[in-house]
Amino acid sequence: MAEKQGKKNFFEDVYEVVRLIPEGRVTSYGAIASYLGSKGSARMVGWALIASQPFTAIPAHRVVNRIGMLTGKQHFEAGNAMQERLEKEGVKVVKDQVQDFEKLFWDPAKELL
DNA sequence: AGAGTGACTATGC
DNA sequence: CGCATAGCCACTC
Repeated sequence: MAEKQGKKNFFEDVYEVVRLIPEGRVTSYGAIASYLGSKGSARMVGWALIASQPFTAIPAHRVVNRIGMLTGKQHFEAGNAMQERLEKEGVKVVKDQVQDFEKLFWDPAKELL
């Protein structure tokens, strides 16, 4: 990242939403992107989360892809840091996949309104 | 300004 | 949702 300011608006929006995710709940990149108005930029959401790494206040571990898989765990500190954090919040994770993903799913567009 | 890239998603088999 | 493809948007060089 160039941290050159001026246009990290999208990133900040992502942070804001991610920060609102309740404990023990998860959401998908697409849901966040959709909530922000850029449905197609689900990838950008993930990218923004990479930039969010330094910001520990951002629960990036609560954001997974549409099938509930911890695809971004490789970008986390340790290999299983993401999973452990989730389990600590009551989210069961097996083989990088969130269990009961459908129930734990948190859609900002509907829950947040 | 063009090309490369990515923590994705939808669609098809 | 197993694997492969294509489309997607914002960002970086």
